Amino acid sequence: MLPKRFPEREEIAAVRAEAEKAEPGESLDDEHRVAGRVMARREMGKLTFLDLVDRSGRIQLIARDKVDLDLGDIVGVTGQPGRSKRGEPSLEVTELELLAKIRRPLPDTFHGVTDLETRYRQRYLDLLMSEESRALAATRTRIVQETRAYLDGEGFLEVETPILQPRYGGGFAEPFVTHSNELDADLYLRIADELYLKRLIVGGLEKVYELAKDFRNESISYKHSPEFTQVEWYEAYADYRDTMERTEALVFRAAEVVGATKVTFRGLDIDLSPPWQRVKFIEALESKGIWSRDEAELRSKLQRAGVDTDRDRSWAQLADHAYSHFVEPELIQPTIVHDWPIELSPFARTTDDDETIVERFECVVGGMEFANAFSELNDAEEQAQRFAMQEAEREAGAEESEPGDPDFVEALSYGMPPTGGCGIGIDRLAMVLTGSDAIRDVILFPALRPRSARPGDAV
RNA sequence: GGGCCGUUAGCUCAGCUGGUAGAGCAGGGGACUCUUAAUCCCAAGGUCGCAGGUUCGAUCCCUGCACGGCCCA
Repeated sequence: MLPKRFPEREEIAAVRAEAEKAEPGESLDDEHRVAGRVMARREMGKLTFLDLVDRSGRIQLIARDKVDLDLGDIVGVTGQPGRSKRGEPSLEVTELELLAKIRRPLPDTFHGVTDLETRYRQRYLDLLMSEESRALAATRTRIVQETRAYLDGEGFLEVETPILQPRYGGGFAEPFVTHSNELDADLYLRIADELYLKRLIVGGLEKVYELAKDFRNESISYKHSPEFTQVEWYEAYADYRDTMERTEALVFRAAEVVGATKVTFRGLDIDLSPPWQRVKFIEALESKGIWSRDEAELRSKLQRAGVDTDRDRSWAQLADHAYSHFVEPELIQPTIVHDWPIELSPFARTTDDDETIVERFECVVGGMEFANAFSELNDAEEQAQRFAMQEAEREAGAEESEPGDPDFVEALSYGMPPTGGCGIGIDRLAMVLTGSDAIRDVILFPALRPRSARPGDAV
């Protein structure tokens, strides 16, 4: 039976650093133990050169005894660091133990796995073949860590709220539906954390966040995944202007930590340094010549611009269509689009000087929204009216409009302090910070259609 | 939902005007005591995505389907 542990293991990168201290052809006396996967083998008579890879790096092994190994085997090695005669940092093997046997051939070790479908469906193959893929996964982890570290450091409490919800809400999206046998009730997988987190603000937790998955039962695209990770935070006694600064600070800090304050995303050069440019929603549409408060007029402007408006059933849908078609795609540098129409924003407070406009902003970069924030509506009666407004939208054919939530209105009726809240799509942030063109590249196991079994597949 | 492209050995890819499939790597056997995409020799490896159609004959042409990618809605 193969060993169940390999103690006193050091990272390959550390042992490699030791080996670099030696002169070519020299081996140091001290012994080190490393473990990993054999990714190359070069046999030269009785000498065997192996490349051993772990998460930290790669090192050449020099074995003087015959080794009975296949590429891809996982081994533990004891040996002396040194350099080969050609100067390659190496570990001169004194003992080599097989720890796990590969039972299928490794993919082409030079080209790796290039087939995208294989890389998504068998991510372990992509990872074990590609240092870049492992680095990408690690970078995403650091972005998540840094997001938490920032909010923790600012005094936020990380909380967990229900994923299975009797009502869904907090965004415009189709939910997944599931069923609880015990409760004998259909439940929705949450589309957002918003309404529960604000209940916690009512409850006096003051500064809370949740970094977890939401689920939206709709299209899949380069920027849409049916399950995606979002961080939402809510901060009592702050408004959307405070929240803008916080958003810039959080994103910039994460960018700094992963060395990505200036990035290339979808072929675009982007600088994430704050402050980001700010533009009002209405002014952005006006500059494209497609703003109107009149439904018929807005529709005709869109149609004249070549947009098919047949499926837009209300002014709100037309305005959203205009924004997403003409404004969002052209915002390349990070941009805060603020002061939105009330019809599109059921949870944001109105501005001081215009009750048809609300204190909301979205952040856009590379033509893609990645954050959405408000001065949170905290008046229960007004919230009820907003839900009613959404209900009217729904009756006009907007299936994704807010379904309303009387329990949430009741919570607000106990009084919620003025609050700024924001949600950032972590996957999209990771796309930008890692220069990944597609969301499935920053999700380890992206959603794909089930594949029927093929001959030769594992049973 | 629509358009275009792709699917050939475990992996990476060739495959001419339609004549019955090839290489490199990996895996098997052998040579080689400083290689690093090591090299050299030998043998083996195929449901050409699936199902129909056209044809004397289909990896190739046609239709449908599946999965993936890109673009559009």
